[in-house]
Amino acid sequence: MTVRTRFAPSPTGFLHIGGARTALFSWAFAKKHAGQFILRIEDTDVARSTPEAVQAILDGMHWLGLDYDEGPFYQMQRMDRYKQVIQTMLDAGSAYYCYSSKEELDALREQQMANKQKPRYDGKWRPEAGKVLPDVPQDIQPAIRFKNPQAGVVVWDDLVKGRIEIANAELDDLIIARADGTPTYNFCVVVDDSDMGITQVIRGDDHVNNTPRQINMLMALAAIDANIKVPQYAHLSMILGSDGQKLSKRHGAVSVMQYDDDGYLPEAVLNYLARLGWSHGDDEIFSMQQFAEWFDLDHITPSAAQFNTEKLNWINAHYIKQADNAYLVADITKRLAKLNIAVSDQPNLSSVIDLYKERINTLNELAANIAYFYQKPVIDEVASEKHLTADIKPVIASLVESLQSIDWQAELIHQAINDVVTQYQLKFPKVAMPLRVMLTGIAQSPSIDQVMALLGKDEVLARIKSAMN
RNA sequence: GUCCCCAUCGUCUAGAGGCCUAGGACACCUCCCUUUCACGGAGGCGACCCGGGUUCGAAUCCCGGUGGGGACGCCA
Repeated sequence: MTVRTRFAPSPTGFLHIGGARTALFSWAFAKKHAGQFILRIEDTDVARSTPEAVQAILDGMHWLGLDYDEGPFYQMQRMDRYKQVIQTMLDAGSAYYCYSSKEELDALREQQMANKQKPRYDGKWRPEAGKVLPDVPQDIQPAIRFKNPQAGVVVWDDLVKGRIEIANAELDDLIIARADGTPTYNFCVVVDDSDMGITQVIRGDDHVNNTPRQINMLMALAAIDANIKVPQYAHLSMILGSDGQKLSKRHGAVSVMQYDDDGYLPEAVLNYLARLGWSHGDDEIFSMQQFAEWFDLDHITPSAAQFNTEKLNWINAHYIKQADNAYLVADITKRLAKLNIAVSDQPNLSSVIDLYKERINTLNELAANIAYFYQKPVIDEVASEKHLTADIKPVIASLVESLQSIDWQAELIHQAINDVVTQYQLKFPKVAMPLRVMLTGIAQSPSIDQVMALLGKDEVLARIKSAMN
């Protein structure tokens, strides 16, 4: 049987890091088994679903390069199918109309909570042999409930967590269609996973409690239609924020696109996410192709993982070092533009990037660090006070003299500095540091002769002149 | 409250009863490289939640506790 997995987000917000990992693992599982990965948009909550969110999810998937073989399917476009299935369930007696009003249900729930009981539907409208149902109220549009078995247990072998067993007595009759006729999540999932031939449902941990209900519905459906099969389930634990707290909109949950804005490479985010809750021995850095070959559900940790920006930074730094300069040039040009800095031909951007790409963690850092090549630096006061001392100015003046007449190459610049250093009986940094401050604005930079070579003679002399005054 | 899940260095993890004196990675510290800061290289610090049991032998299996998390919607 061909493996078919799916990622099924609800379009009520952006694609966040947890969703991205779920998608990644589903994707990898399908790739590993030469199967298909399907994208399904679960938009039955009409009030909260938005086209913007759909787009945001699509953008996130695209940025990460998580390509899908089928879809996106939209549940709202499958209404006829859901209604058809509901009708068969109604006909078969595995679903029934419930006329309890929302107010009535709310009151019931409140009372149960007050009594320290698990809130659940009381089965008022559940048909039972020999039971007399209340009179149907005329002013209430009924919802439709699934008639969940009351005895026995639901058991499944979770591919991540192992055997899970939940008693039917813990479950109540869930609503599968609202009063307005729209079907609800748990029901649509069941129909879709079945219709789409999903073999492994890989999803977040928060769905564990939905699973027995879904299995029960699938079994009820299977009794009507022999083609219906129960998929396997794999529940992924959640990703916690760096403080160990649950990620929420208020609390650290950001769109994967934010990582793009913040200067992370998609391959770095992917590699980081792959290692969060999954492992392949001691391997830390690997390509997505490698990941797809290695991926298995057996090596997924069942416990929650805490997000760690330092490690993401380290991985990102690695991928920046590996990155192709043509790509970096295009990317950094855009990032500099956002800082209102136009890249000119003069210091060649690719050369500038070569000077810096091994020293930084993010693309934003890279852009910020090289900004001084394309605009006058702002001189850091602390650095200036420390290094631009009065006694060094004659030395710099003397250096300027010799710089004026040399061929503008790093080695010759280095030689010129060395000569001045010798002449004044100083140490190299004594001259290099003030130069750094005058040319870059700060006290840290790559080797100063290389910086000067790239900056160009005119610009170097102009900056020194301006800083000397 | 009820049900479900989880538990190895600060963090991500390796670990399928003896290969464990618990390995790797990030972070941190030290040293080396050095023209400052990084990069890189070499070292170091640092963990099996607790208590019982099973066994010749437990990080690994079982039970209990504790702690953390999740679910309990006409949300998904």
